[in-house]
Amino acid sequence: MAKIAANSGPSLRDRIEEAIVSGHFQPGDRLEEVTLAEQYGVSRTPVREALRQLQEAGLIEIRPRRGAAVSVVTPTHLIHMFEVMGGLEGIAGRLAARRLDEKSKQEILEIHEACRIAVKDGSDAYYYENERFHMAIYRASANPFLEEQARALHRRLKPYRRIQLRSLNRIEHSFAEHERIVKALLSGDSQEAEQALWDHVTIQADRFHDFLAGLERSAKG
Amino acid sequence: MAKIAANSGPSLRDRIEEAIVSGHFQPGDRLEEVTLAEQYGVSRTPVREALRQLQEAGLIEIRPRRGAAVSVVTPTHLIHMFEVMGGLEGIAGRLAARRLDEKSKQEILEIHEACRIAVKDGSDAYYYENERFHMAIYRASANPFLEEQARALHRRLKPYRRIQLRSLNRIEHSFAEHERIVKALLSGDSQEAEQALWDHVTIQADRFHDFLAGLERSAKG
DNA sequence: TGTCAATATCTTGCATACATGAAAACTCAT
DNA sequence: ATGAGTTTTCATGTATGCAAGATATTGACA
Repeated sequence: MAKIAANSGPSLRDRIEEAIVSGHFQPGDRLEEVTLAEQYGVSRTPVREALRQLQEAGLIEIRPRRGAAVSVVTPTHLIHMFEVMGGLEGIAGRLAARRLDEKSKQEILEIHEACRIAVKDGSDAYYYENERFHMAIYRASANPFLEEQARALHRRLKPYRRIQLRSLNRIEHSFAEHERIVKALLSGDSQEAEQALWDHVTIQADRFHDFLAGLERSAKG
Repeated sequence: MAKIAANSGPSLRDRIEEAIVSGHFQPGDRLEEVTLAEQYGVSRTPVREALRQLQEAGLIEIRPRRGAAVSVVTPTHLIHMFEVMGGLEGIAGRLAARRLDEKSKQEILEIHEACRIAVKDGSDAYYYENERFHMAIYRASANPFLEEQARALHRRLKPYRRIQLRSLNRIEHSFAEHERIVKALLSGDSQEAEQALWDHVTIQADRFHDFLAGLERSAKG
Protein backbone atom coordinates (compact mmCIF):
# COMPACT_ATOMS: atom_id res chain seq x y z
CA MET A 1 0.00 0.00 0.00
CA ALA A 2 2.00 2.92 -1.30
CA LYS A 3 1.58 6.44 -0.10
CA ILE A 4 -0.90 8.50 -2.07
CA ALA A 5 -0.27 12.17 -2.67
CA ALA A 6 -2.45 14.56 -0.73
CA ASN A 7 -4.18 17.46 -2.43
CA SER A 8 -7.51 19.14 -2.95
CA GLY A 9 -10.05 18.62 -5.72
CA PRO A 10 -11.91 15.32 -5.75
CA SER A 11 -13.43 14.48 -2.39
CA LEU A 12 -11.72 12.07 -0.08
CA ARG A 13 -14.64 9.73 -0.56
CA ASP A 14 -14.06 9.69 -4.31
CA ARG A 15 -10.35 9.20 -3.93
CA ILE A 16 -10.76 6.21 -1.63
CA GLU A 17 -13.44 4.80 -3.91
CA GLU A 18 -11.07 5.11 -6.83
CA ALA A 19 -8.40 3.30 -4.85
CA ILE A 20 -10.87 0.48 -4.25
CA VAL A 21 -12.33 0.05 -7.74
CA SER A 22 -8.89 0.37 -9.29
CA GLY A 23 -7.70 -2.49 -7.14
CA HIS A 24 -5.25 -0.47 -5.08
CA PHE A 25 -7.19 -1.72 -2.06
CA GLN A 26 -8.17 -5.35 -2.56
CA PRO A 27 -11.35 -7.01 -1.30
CA GLY A 28 -10.84 -7.99 2.31
CA ASP A 29 -8.20 -5.35 2.98
CA ARG A 30 -8.74 -3.65 6.27
CA LEU A 31 -8.97 0.13 6.12
CA GLU A 32 -7.54 1.67 9.26
CA GLU A 33 -8.48 5.24 9.96
CA VAL A 34 -5.08 6.43 11.14
CA THR A 35 -3.30 4.77 8.24
CA LEU A 36 -5.64 6.31 5.69
CA ALA A 37 -5.38 9.66 7.47
CA GLU A 38 -1.61 9.58 7.12
CA GLN A 39 -1.71 8.44 3.51
CA TYR A 40 -4.05 11.22 2.48
CA GLY A 41 -2.55 13.83 4.74
CA VAL A 42 -5.69 14.60 6.74
CA SER A 43 -6.98 13.79 10.20
CA ARG A 44 -9.19 10.88 11.15
CA THR A 45 -12.41 12.86 11.03
CA PRO A 46 -12.73 13.29 7.25
CA VAL A 47 -11.54 9.72 6.80
CA ARG A 48 -14.32 8.45 9.03
CA GLU A 49 -16.88 10.43 7.07
CA ALA A 50 -15.62 9.07 3.78
CA LEU A 51 -15.74 5.53 5.13
CA ARG A 52 -19.35 5.95 6.22
CA GLN A 53 -20.29 7.07 2.74
CA LEU A 54 -18.50 4.17 1.12
CA GLN A 55 -20.27 1.82 3.50
CA GLU A 56 -23.60 3.25 2.39
CA ALA A 57 -22.56 2.72 -1.22
CA GLY A 58 -21.72 -0.89 -0.37
CA LEU A 59 -18.05 -0.77 -1.26
CA ILE A 60 -16.85 -1.38 2.26
CA GLU A 61 -18.26 -3.00 5.35
CA ILE A 62 -18.01 -1.49 8.81
CA ARG A 63 -18.60 -3.65 11.82
CA PRO A 64 -19.02 -1.85 15.13
CA ARG A 65 -15.76 -1.56 17.04
CA ARG A 66 -14.10 -3.74 14.44
CA GLY A 67 -13.29 -1.30 11.72
CA ALA A 68 -13.78 -1.15 7.98
CA ALA A 69 -12.81 -3.59 5.28
CA VAL A 70 -13.27 -3.62 1.52
CA SER A 71 -16.34 -5.71 0.73
CA VAL A 72 -15.55 -9.22 -0.35
CA VAL A 73 -17.56 -9.94 -3.46
CA THR A 74 -18.32 -13.60 -4.01
CA PRO A 75 -19.13 -14.88 -7.50
CA THR A 76 -22.74 -15.34 -6.41
CA HIS A 77 -22.93 -11.81 -5.11
CA LEU A 78 -21.38 -10.61 -8.35
CA ILE A 79 -23.99 -12.35 -10.45
CA HIS A 80 -26.67 -10.70 -8.35
CA MET A 81 -25.10 -7.32 -8.99
CA PHE A 82 -24.90 -7.93 -12.71
CA GLU A 83 -28.57 -8.89 -12.69
CA VAL A 84 -29.47 -5.56 -11.14
CA MET A 85 -27.14 -3.80 -13.59
CA GLY A 86 -28.90 -5.60 -16.42
CA GLY A 87 -32.23 -4.53 -15.03
CA LEU A 88 -31.21 -0.90 -14.72
CA GLU A 89 -29.71 -0.84 -18.20
CA GLY A 90 -32.83 -2.55 -19.47
CA ILE A 91 -35.03 0.21 -18.09
CA ALA A 92 -32.68 2.80 -19.52
CA GLY A 93 -32.98 1.13 -22.90
CA ARG A 94 -36.74 0.87 -22.62
CA LEU A 95 -37.06 4.55 -21.85
CA ALA A 96 -34.39 5.61 -24.34
CA ALA A 97 -36.14 3.82 -27.18
CA ARG A 98 -39.27 5.81 -26.44
CA ARG A 99 -37.63 9.15 -25.78
CA LEU A 100 -34.66 9.20 -28.11
CA ASP A 101 -34.08 12.73 -29.34
CA GLU A 102 -31.88 13.80 -32.22
CA LYS A 103 -28.97 14.77 -30.03
CA SER A 104 -28.81 11.49 -28.13
CA LYS A 105 -29.30 9.58 -31.35
CA GLN A 106 -26.31 11.26 -32.95
CA GLU A 107 -24.22 10.76 -29.85
CA ILE A 108 -24.96 7.05 -29.66
CA LEU A 109 -24.27 6.56 -33.36
CA GLU A 110 -21.00 8.43 -33.07
CA ILE A 111 -19.86 6.34 -30.11
CA HIS A 112 -21.01 3.17 -31.82
CA GLU A 113 -18.73 3.96 -34.77
CA ALA A 114 -15.88 4.64 -32.36
CA CYS A 115 -16.55 1.19 -30.88
CA ARG A 116 -16.40 -0.34 -34.34
CA ILE A 117 -12.93 1.09 -34.82
CA ALA A 118 -11.85 0.15 -31.31
CA VAL A 119 -12.72 -3.51 -31.88
CA LYS A 120 -9.59 -3.76 -34.02
CA ASP A 121 -7.40 -1.80 -31.60
CA GLY A 122 -7.96 -4.33 -28.85
CA SER A 123 -9.13 -4.52 -25.26
CA ASP A 124 -8.17 -1.14 -23.81
CA ALA A 125 -9.56 1.05 -26.56
CA TYR A 126 -12.80 -0.91 -26.67
CA TYR A 127 -13.08 -0.83 -22.90
CA TYR A 128 -13.05 2.94 -22.99
CA GLU A 129 -15.51 3.34 -25.86
CA ASN A 130 -17.81 0.70 -24.39
CA GLU A 131 -18.04 2.76 -21.24
CA ARG A 132 -19.03 5.83 -23.21
CA PHE A 133 -21.64 3.78 -25.06
CA HIS A 134 -23.37 2.72 -21.89
CA MET A 135 -23.21 6.18 -20.35
CA ALA A 136 -24.83 7.59 -23.47
CA ILE A 137 -27.73 5.18 -23.12
CA TYR A 138 -28.21 6.13 -19.49
CA ARG A 139 -28.38 9.74 -20.54
CA ALA A 140 -30.74 8.98 -23.40
CA SER A 141 -33.22 7.56 -20.90
CA ALA A 142 -33.95 11.18 -19.97
CA ASN A 143 -34.11 10.08 -16.36
CA PRO A 144 -31.33 11.66 -14.30
CA PHE A 145 -32.13 9.57 -11.25
CA LEU A 146 -31.83 6.37 -13.25
CA GLU A 147 -28.66 7.68 -14.82
CA GLU A 148 -27.16 8.32 -11.42
CA GLN A 149 -28.06 4.89 -10.07
CA ALA A 150 -26.79 3.16 -13.17
CA ARG A 151 -23.52 5.05 -13.13
CA ALA A 152 -22.91 4.18 -9.49
CA LEU A 153 -23.39 0.48 -10.06
CA HIS A 154 -21.50 0.58 -13.34
CA ARG A 155 -18.57 2.09 -11.54
CA ARG A 156 -18.69 -0.51 -8.85
CA LEU A 157 -18.62 -3.32 -11.40
CA LYS A 158 -15.80 -1.72 -13.31
CA PRO A 159 -12.99 -4.12 -12.33
CA TYR A 160 -14.98 -7.21 -13.17
CA ARG A 161 -16.10 -5.88 -16.53
CA ARG A 162 -12.50 -5.31 -17.48
CA ILE A 163 -11.60 -8.89 -16.70
CA GLN A 164 -14.35 -10.40 -18.78
CA LEU A 165 -13.53 -8.22 -21.79
CA ARG A 166 -10.26 -10.11 -22.06
CA SER A 167 -11.92 -13.47 -22.60
CA LEU A 168 -11.89 -15.04 -26.04
CA ASN A 169 -13.75 -13.15 -28.75
CA ARG A 170 -15.67 -11.25 -26.12
CA ILE A 171 -15.05 -7.91 -27.77
CA GLU A 172 -16.45 -9.05 -31.11
CA HIS A 173 -19.50 -10.52 -29.40
CA SER A 174 -19.95 -7.39 -27.31
CA PHE A 175 -19.93 -5.22 -30.40
CA ALA A 176 -22.47 -7.47 -32.11
CA GLU A 177 -24.71 -7.04 -29.07
CA HIS A 178 -24.25 -3.28 -29.33
CA GLU A 179 -25.51 -3.41 -32.87
CA ARG A 180 -28.64 -5.16 -31.74
CA ILE A 181 -29.12 -2.48 -29.07
CA VAL A 182 -28.58 0.41 -31.46
CA LYS A 183 -30.99 -1.11 -33.96
CA ALA A 184 -33.69 -1.46 -31.31
CA LEU A 185 -33.17 2.09 -30.05
CA LEU A 186 -33.35 3.60 -33.53
CA SER A 187 -36.49 1.70 -34.39
CA GLY A 188 -38.10 2.76 -31.12
CA ASP A 189 -38.70 -0.84 -30.06
CA SER A 190 -38.57 -0.44 -26.29
CA GLN A 191 -39.27 -4.08 -25.53
CA GLU A 192 -36.43 -5.25 -27.76
CA ALA A 193 -34.06 -2.56 -26.48
CA GLU A 194 -34.71 -3.65 -22.90
CA GLN A 195 -34.17 -7.31 -23.70
CA ALA A 196 -31.03 -6.60 -25.74
CA LEU A 197 -29.48 -4.63 -22.90
CA TRP A 198 -30.46 -7.21 -20.30
CA ASP A 199 -28.84 -9.94 -22.38
CA HIS A 200 -25.77 -7.83 -23.07
CA VAL A 201 -25.15 -7.14 -19.41
CA THR A 202 -26.09 -10.43 -17.80
CA ILE A 203 -23.97 -12.37 -20.28
CA GLN A 204 -21.04 -10.63 -18.63
CA ALA A 205 -21.93 -12.32 -15.37
CA ASP A 206 -21.91 -15.67 -17.18
CA ARG A 207 -18.56 -14.87 -18.75
CA PHE A 208 -17.16 -13.93 -15.39
CA HIS A 209 -18.44 -17.20 -14.02
CA ASP A 210 -16.64 -19.07 -16.79
CA PHE A 211 -13.52 -17.07 -16.07
CA LEU A 212 -13.56 -18.05 -12.42
CA ALA A 213 -14.24 -21.68 -13.23
CA GLY A 214 -11.26 -21.61 -15.58
CA LEU A 215 -9.09 -20.12 -12.88
CA GLU A 216 -10.06 -22.84 -10.45
CA ARG A 217 -9.41 -25.56 -12.99
CA SER A 218 -5.95 -24.26 -13.84
CA ALA A 219 -5.14 -23.83 -10.16
CA LYS A 220 -6.05 -27.42 -9.44
CA GLY A 221 -4.55 -28.97 -12.57
CA MET B 1 -39.56 20.08 15.70
CA ALA B 2 -40.16 18.28 18.94
CA LYS B 3 -37.40 16.68 20.93
CA ILE B 4 -36.80 13.05 20.12
CA ALA B 5 -35.93 10.64 22.88
CA ALA B 6 -32.36 9.43 22.95
CA ASN B 7 -31.54 5.75 23.37
CA SER B 8 -29.61 2.90 21.84
CA GLY B 9 -30.76 0.34 19.32
CA PRO B 10 -31.37 1.57 15.79
CA SER B 11 -28.48 3.56 14.43
CA LEU B 12 -28.60 7.32 14.39
CA ARG B 13 -28.63 7.15 10.62
CA ASP B 14 -31.78 5.02 10.68
CA ARG B 15 -33.45 7.23 13.23
CA ILE B 16 -32.86 10.38 11.22
CA GLU B 17 -33.95 8.60 8.06
CA GLU B 18 -37.15 7.58 9.81
CA ALA B 19 -37.71 11.18 10.85
CA ILE B 20 -37.37 12.20 7.21
CA VAL B 21 -39.52 9.57 5.52
CA SER B 22 -42.19 9.90 8.19
CA GLY B 23 -42.39 13.60 7.46
CA HIS B 24 -41.06 14.77 10.80
CA PHE B 25 -38.44 16.61 8.79
CA GLN B 26 -39.97 18.09 5.65
CA PRO B 27 -38.25 18.49 2.29
CA GLY B 28 -36.19 21.67 2.38
CA ASP B 29 -35.76 21.64 6.14
CA ARG B 30 -32.23 22.47 7.13
CA LEU B 31 -30.55 19.94 9.37
CA GLU B 32 -28.16 21.66 11.73
CA GLU B 33 -25.59 19.48 13.35
CA VAL B 34 -25.71 21.02 16.81
CA THR B 35 -29.51 20.98 16.86
CA LEU B 36 -29.65 17.32 15.86
CA ALA B 37 -26.90 16.50 18.34
CA GLU B 38 -28.97 18.03 21.14
CA GLN B 39 -32.18 16.36 20.00
CA TYR B 40 -30.63 12.91 19.91
CA GLY B 41 -28.42 13.45 22.92
CA VAL B 42 -25.11 12.84 21.21
CA SER B 43 -22.23 14.98 20.03
CA ARG B 44 -21.75 16.40 16.56
CA THR B 45 -19.45 13.63 15.39
CA PRO B 46 -21.99 10.80 15.08
CA VAL B 47 -24.50 13.28 13.65
CA ARG B 48 -22.08 14.25 10.92
CA GLU B 49 -21.46 10.60 10.10
CA ALA B 50 -25.16 9.91 9.84
CA LEU B 51 -25.65 12.94 7.60
CA ARG B 52 -22.90 11.77 5.25
CA GLN B 53 -24.62 8.40 4.94
CA LEU B 54 -27.99 9.96 4.27
CA GLN B 55 -26.41 12.15 1.64
CA GLU B 56 -25.04 9.05 -0.06
CA ALA B 57 -28.52 7.54 0.05
CA GLY B 58 -29.88 10.69 -1.56
CA LEU B 59 -32.24 11.68 1.23
CA ILE B 60 -30.42 14.87 2.07
CA GLU B 61 -28.13 17.24 0.25
CA ILE B 62 -24.96 18.66 1.73
CA ARG B 63 -23.35 21.70 0.20
CA PRO B 64 -19.87 22.54 1.38
CA ARG B 65 -19.87 25.08 4.15
CA ARG B 66 -23.61 25.46 3.73
CA GLY B 67 -24.93 22.57 5.68
CA ALA B 68 -27.42 19.81 5.09
CA ALA B 69 -31.05 19.98 4.00
CA VAL B 70 -33.69 17.37 3.29
CA SER B 71 -33.77 16.80 -0.46
CA VAL B 72 -36.54 18.62 -2.23
CA VAL B 73 -38.30 16.19 -4.49
CA THR B 74 -40.00 17.77 -7.47
CA PRO B 75 -42.85 15.95 -9.23
CA THR B 76 -40.53 15.30 -12.17
CA HIS B 77 -37.88 13.88 -9.92
CA LEU B 78 -40.51 11.74 -8.24
CA ILE B 79 -41.67 10.29 -11.54
CA HIS B 80 -38.09 9.41 -12.33
CA MET B 81 -37.77 7.63 -9.01
CA PHE B 82 -40.98 5.70 -9.58
CA GLU B 83 -39.67 4.64 -12.97
CA VAL B 84 -36.57 3.18 -11.37
CA MET B 85 -38.73 1.59 -8.70
CA GLY B 86 -40.87 0.07 -11.44
CA GLY B 87 -37.77 -1.21 -13.15
CA LEU B 88 -36.37 -2.79 -10.01
CA GLU B 89 -39.69 -4.39 -9.12
CA GLY B 90 -39.97 -5.56 -12.71
CA ILE B 91 -36.64 -7.37 -12.48
CA ALA B 92 -37.66 -8.83 -9.14
CA GLY B 93 -40.86 -10.12 -10.75
CA ARG B 94 -39.00 -11.47 -13.74
CA LEU B 95 -36.59 -13.40 -11.54
CA ALA B 96 -39.26 -14.43 -9.04
CA ALA B 97 -41.40 -15.95 -11.77
CA ARG B 98 -38.49 -18.12 -12.79
CA ARG B 99 -37.25 -19.01 -9.33
CA LEU B 100 -40.39 -19.19 -7.24
CA ASP B 101 -40.00 -21.92 -4.64
CA GLU B 102 -42.75 -23.45 -2.55
CA LYS B 103 -42.01 -21.32 0.49
CA SER B 104 -42.12 -17.98 -1.33
CA LYS B 105 -45.20 -19.09 -3.22
CA GLN B 106 -47.06 -19.85 0.00
CA GLU B 107 -45.90 -16.58 1.53
CA ILE B 108 -47.09 -14.50 -1.41
CA LEU B 109 -50.45 -16.26 -1.53
CA GLU B 110 -50.91 -15.76 2.19
CA ILE B 111 -50.13 -12.05 1.96
CA HIS B 112 -52.31 -11.70 -1.10
CA GLU B 113 -55.27 -13.07 0.88
CA ALA B 114 -54.47 -10.65 3.69
CA CYS B 115 -54.59 -7.88 1.09
CA ARG B 116 -57.98 -9.10 -0.10
CA ILE B 117 -59.33 -8.73 3.43
CA ALA B 118 -57.61 -5.39 3.95
CA VAL B 119 -59.27 -3.90 0.88
CA LYS B 120 -62.48 -3.71 2.91
CA ASP B 121 -60.78 -2.38 6.04
CA GLY B 122 -59.56 0.71 4.23
CA SER B 123 -56.40 2.61 3.53
CA ASP B 124 -54.21 1.90 6.55
CA ALA B 125 -54.66 -1.87 6.67
CA TYR B 126 -54.13 -2.18 2.94
CA TYR B 127 -51.08 0.07 3.08
CA TYR B 128 -49.46 -2.30 5.53
CA GLU B 129 -50.30 -5.50 3.69
CA ASN B 130 -49.29 -3.97 0.38
CA GLU B 131 -45.86 -3.31 1.78
CA ARG B 132 -45.52 -6.93 2.85
CA PHE B 133 -46.63 -8.02 -0.62
CA HIS B 134 -43.87 -6.11 -2.34
CA MET B 135 -41.22 -7.18 0.14
CA ALA B 136 -42.20 -10.79 -0.44
CA ILE B 137 -41.66 -10.38 -4.17
CA TYR B 138 -38.24 -8.84 -3.60
CA ARG B 139 -37.33 -11.83 -1.50
CA ALA B 140 -38.75 -14.27 -4.02
CA SER B 141 -36.32 -12.90 -6.61
CA ALA B 142 -33.63 -14.85 -4.76
CA ASN B 143 -31.30 -11.92 -5.27
CA PRO B 144 -30.33 -10.33 -1.95
CA PHE B 145 -28.59 -7.42 -3.64
CA LEU B 146 -31.69 -6.60 -5.65
CA GLU B 147 -33.78 -7.01 -2.53
CA GLU B 148 -31.61 -4.52 -0.69
CA GLN B 149 -31.71 -1.94 -3.49
CA ALA B 150 -35.45 -2.29 -3.90
CA ARG B 151 -36.09 -1.97 -0.20
CA ALA B 152 -34.01 1.18 0.02
CA LEU B 153 -35.87 2.90 -2.78
CA HIS B 154 -39.23 1.56 -1.58
CA ARG B 155 -38.55 3.12 1.79
CA ARG B 156 -37.61 6.40 0.24
CA LEU B 157 -40.85 6.53 -1.73
CA LYS B 158 -42.92 5.58 1.28
CA PRO B 159 -44.55 8.95 1.94
CA TYR B 160 -45.68 9.41 -1.65
CA ARG B 161 -47.10 5.91 -1.91
CA ARG B 162 -49.26 6.60 1.09
CA ILE B 163 -50.70 9.72 -0.46
CA GLN B 164 -51.69 8.05 -3.69
CA LEU B 165 -53.37 5.14 -1.90
CA ARG B 166 -55.95 7.61 -0.66
CA SER B 167 -57.10 8.59 -4.12
CA LEU B 168 -60.43 7.37 -5.39
CA ASN B 169 -60.75 3.61 -5.85
CA ARG B 170 -57.00 3.28 -5.87
CA ILE B 171 -57.06 0.41 -3.38
CA GLU B 172 -59.44 -1.67 -5.47
CA HIS B 173 -57.37 -1.04 -8.57
CA SER B 174 -54.17 -1.82 -6.72
CA PHE B 175 -55.54 -5.13 -5.58
CA ALA B 176 -56.67 -6.02 -9.11
CA GLU B 177 -53.11 -5.33 -10.26
CA HIS B 178 -51.83 -7.59 -7.49
CA GLU B 179 -53.99 -10.38 -8.84
CA ARG B 180 -52.44 -9.99 -12.27
CA ILE B 181 -48.98 -10.13 -10.67
CA VAL B 182 -49.75 -13.21 -8.60
CA LYS B 183 -51.20 -14.97 -11.62
CA ALA B 184 -48.08 -14.27 -13.67
CA LEU B 185 -45.78 -15.41 -10.87
CA LEU B 186 -47.65 -18.65 -10.33
CA SER B 187 -47.69 -19.48 -14.02
CA GLY B 188 -43.97 -18.74 -14.27
CA ASP B 189 -44.51 -16.10 -16.95
CA SER B 190 -41.52 -13.86 -16.27
CA GLN B 191 -42.25 -11.43 -19.09
CA GLU B 192 -45.81 -10.88 -17.89
CA ALA B 193 -44.72 -10.63 -14.25
CA GLU B 194 -42.20 -7.95 -15.13
CA GLN B 195 -44.71 -5.97 -17.15
CA ALA B 196 -47.40 -6.30 -14.49
CA LEU B 197 -45.09 -4.99 -11.80
CA TRP B 198 -43.82 -2.16 -13.99
CA ASP B 199 -47.39 -1.10 -14.69
CA HIS B 200 -48.40 -1.45 -11.07
CA VAL B 201 -45.60 0.77 -9.84
CA THR B 202 -45.42 3.41 -12.53
CA ILE B 203 -49.17 3.98 -12.40
CA GLN B 204 -48.51 5.30 -8.91
CA ALA B 205 -46.38 8.04 -10.40
CA ASP B 206 -49.26 8.94 -12.70
CA ARG B 207 -51.69 8.97 -9.79
CA PHE B 208 -49.37 11.18 -7.85
CA HIS B 209 -49.19 13.49 -10.80
CA ASP B 210 -52.99 13.68 -10.90
CA PHE B 211 -53.03 14.33 -7.18
CA LEU B 212 -50.68 17.28 -7.53
CA ALA B 213 -52.61 18.68 -10.47
CA GLY B 214 -55.77 18.47 -8.39
CA LEU B 215 -54.10 20.28 -5.52
CA GLU B 216 -53.02 23.09 -7.80
CA ARG B 217 -56.46 23.41 -9.32
CA SER B 218 -58.18 23.63 -5.94
CA ALA B 219 -55.59 26.11 -4.72
CA LYS B 220 -56.22 28.38 -7.67
CA GLY B 221 -60.00 27.93 -7.85
C1' DT C 1 3.82 -29.26 22.78
C1' DG C 2 -0.87 -27.64 22.56
C1' DT C 3 -4.56 -25.07 24.64
C1' DC C 4 -6.51 -21.70 27.45
C1' DA C 5 -6.46 -17.50 29.98
C1' DA C 6 -4.72 -13.01 31.44
C1' DT C 7 -2.69 -8.96 29.92
C1' DA C 8 -1.06 -5.53 26.73
C1' DT C 9 -1.66 -3.06 22.64
C1' DC C 10 -4.11 -1.11 19.27
C1' DT C 11 -8.18 0.73 16.90
C1' DT C 12 -12.47 2.44 16.85
C1' DG C 13 -16.33 5.52 18.84
C1' DC C 14 -17.43 9.75 20.83
C1' DA C 15 -16.71 14.34 22.64
C1' DT C 16 -14.70 18.75 22.51
C1' DA C 17 -11.80 22.66 20.98
C1' DC C 18 -10.19 25.48 17.36
C1' DA C 19 -10.11 27.37 12.46
C1' DT C 20 -12.50 28.88 8.42
C1' DG C 21 -15.82 30.54 5.47
C1' DA C 22 -20.60 32.01 4.64
C1' DA C 23 -24.76 34.44 5.75
C1' DA C 24 -26.79 38.08 8.26
C1' DA C 25 -26.83 42.44 10.48
C1' DC C 26 -25.35 46.94 10.65
C1' DT C 27 -23.37 51.30 9.21
C1' DC C 28 -22.77 54.90 6.27
C1' DA C 29 -23.15 57.39 2.17
C1' DT C 30 -26.03 58.79 -1.56
C1' DA D 1 -35.10 55.14 2.09
C1' DT D 2 -32.04 52.30 -0.36
C1' DG D 3 -27.88 50.11 -1.69
C1' DA D 4 -23.07 48.99 -1.13
C1' DG D 5 -19.42 47.86 1.94
C1' DT D 6 -18.04 46.28 6.37
C1' DT D 7 -18.42 43.80 10.49
C1' DT D 8 -20.23 40.33 13.30
C1' DT D 9 -22.18 36.12 14.21
C1' DC D 10 -22.72 31.47 13.60
C1' DA D 11 -22.51 26.89 11.40
C1' DT D 12 -19.51 23.89 9.29
C1' DG D 13 -14.81 21.60 8.58
C1' DT D 14 -10.91 19.70 10.87
C1' DA D 15 -7.88 18.16 14.51
C1' DT D 16 -7.04 15.94 18.74
C1' DG D 17 -7.83 13.73 23.32
C1' DC D 18 -9.95 10.20 25.99
C1' DA D 19 -12.57 5.96 26.88
C1' DA D 20 -14.11 1.34 25.66
C1' DG D 21 -13.92 -2.76 23.24
C1' DA D 22 -11.48 -6.08 20.24
C1' DT D 23 -7.39 -8.38 18.79
C1' DA D 24 -2.81 -10.02 19.56
C1' DT D 25 0.70 -11.53 22.64
C1' DT D 26 2.58 -13.90 26.21
C1' DG D 27 2.77 -17.04 29.82
C1' DA D 28 1.05 -20.86 32.60
C1' DC D 29 -0.69 -25.33 32.94
C1' DA D 30 -2.12 -29.85 31.30
